[in-house]
Amino acid sequence: MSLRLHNTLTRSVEAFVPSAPPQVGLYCCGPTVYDFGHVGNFRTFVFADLVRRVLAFNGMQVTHVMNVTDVEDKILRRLRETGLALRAFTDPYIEAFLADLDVLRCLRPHHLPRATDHIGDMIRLIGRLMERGIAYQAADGSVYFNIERYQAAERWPGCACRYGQLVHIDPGQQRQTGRVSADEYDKDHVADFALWKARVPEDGDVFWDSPWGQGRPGWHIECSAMSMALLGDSFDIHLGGEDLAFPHHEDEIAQSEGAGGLRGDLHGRKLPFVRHWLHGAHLLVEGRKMSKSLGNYFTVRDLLGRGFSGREVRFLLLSAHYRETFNFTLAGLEGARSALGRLDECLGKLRERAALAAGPAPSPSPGLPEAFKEAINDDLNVSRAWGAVFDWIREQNRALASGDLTPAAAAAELAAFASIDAVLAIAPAPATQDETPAHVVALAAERVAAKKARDFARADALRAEIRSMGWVVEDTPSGPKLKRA
RNA sequence: GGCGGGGUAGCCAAGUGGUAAGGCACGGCUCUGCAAAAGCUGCAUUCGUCGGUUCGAUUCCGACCCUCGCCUCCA
Repeated sequence: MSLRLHNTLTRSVEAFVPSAPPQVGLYCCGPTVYDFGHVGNFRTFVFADLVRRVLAFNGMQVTHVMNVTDVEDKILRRLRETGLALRAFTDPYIEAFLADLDVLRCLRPHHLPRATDHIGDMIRLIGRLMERGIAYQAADGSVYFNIERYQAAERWPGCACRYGQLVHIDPGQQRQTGRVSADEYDKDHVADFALWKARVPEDGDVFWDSPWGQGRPGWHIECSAMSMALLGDSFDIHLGGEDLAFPHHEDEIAQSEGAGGLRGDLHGRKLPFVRHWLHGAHLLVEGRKMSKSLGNYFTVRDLLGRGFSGREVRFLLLSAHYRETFNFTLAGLEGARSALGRLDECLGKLRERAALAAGPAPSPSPGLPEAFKEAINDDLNVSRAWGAVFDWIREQNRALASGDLTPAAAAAELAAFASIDAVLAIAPAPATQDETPAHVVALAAERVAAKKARDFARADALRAEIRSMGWVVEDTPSGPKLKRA
């Protein structure tokens, strides 16, 4: 089955075909670096990593771009509180973010553009919108996007110029929420959004020069400018959390298509800004929306501090479909540990068996990869994909237990697993090969002697002692086996 | 009010117009001195409720109940 993905634009699962195969441009809205990311943020980033790996699994060459929002209200507030300069404050959080990505085995994006490195592109884009008359400078000096003018702009062939194409919203029918009425902006219409925010004293020394005076960019413009700068005016996939669909992504479309792209040739070529939109659902923690007051707010580091591994967190985050709200729990992490233990046990036994194989590396056994691909290509049905993996584990264990598995067959199965692990990235870490300490080995040998002498009390005491040192002894037909507890 | 997700065993979670994957937990058996690991095996007559269509619905349609999210800067 070829790859099919849900597209928010059409609200349906469609075949995904790159505009210029095998190249695929993938843009993912990244972190705002004012704090450590939480599991909810990382659900989306692991989802992005999965998409990227699945594209590659299907033979595509992906250019993965993830922006880093490093200028924004919360950041500016923290700068005032800490007295730090912008980069001095944001750099450590960017480092922390990358470290967390590594821990969760996410491949690093090929490009991680920072908003503050692309102010020029943003100004250029805003300039085009001004030229076209769908942006205006208000009395407060800020520049806003004029949704009404944009909607009326069908004079540009190829531009849908329809606000609300992503979330099916009628801009005139928006409810006046508390957040809106509290707005003190000088906009013509409440739905208009800021492209450029005029400098105010609270911004300190965070400002840039522009044709509209000193100030800083609005939030949405950075993603429009950076994605088009790195992937072209029209690209294949844009992805983010479901909350970003509106207004963030809707506004990105309006800005990008309204401007005709960063180069300005989008309309002439009748291309959309983004062909395929993907949105990941949020997660609940222990059945509730994550909040600091409920005590269910976890950063990746919090979970590591509780003794869980990034691998376990990754497994749990990848256990449910990306478009479903997922209930992330500590009990779920314990379950992930058990499930991964079974995988490790099976892979370990297969490796022992495969080590006896001679000759060249065999080609992968086809069963698992076929079942896996069938599932994962169906709009990333990870649940079904895991079903295939665990069915495979049972088959291998059965073959191993019956002694039917030849070393060559074991090697072929390991190769099969490796091929799908290019997507899952869940294999145990390449054995940190910490040799079993000599004194533990000595105790195990002593236990063998005690067993031979049928002194089982002594044997059990030795097992307990080994256990207290962090090792587990398992008796196998070929003698005792020592494993990390 | 508008738009959009959900409600499947103790928990997590797939799925289909033809009689319910997988994981965790739990029980039995085999193996073992005992364990561990592994294997075998048991574990939803039932898929929120009520109607309708159908030979047949958890799956399609309608109504209702419950729940969650978005509606201006939150992944």
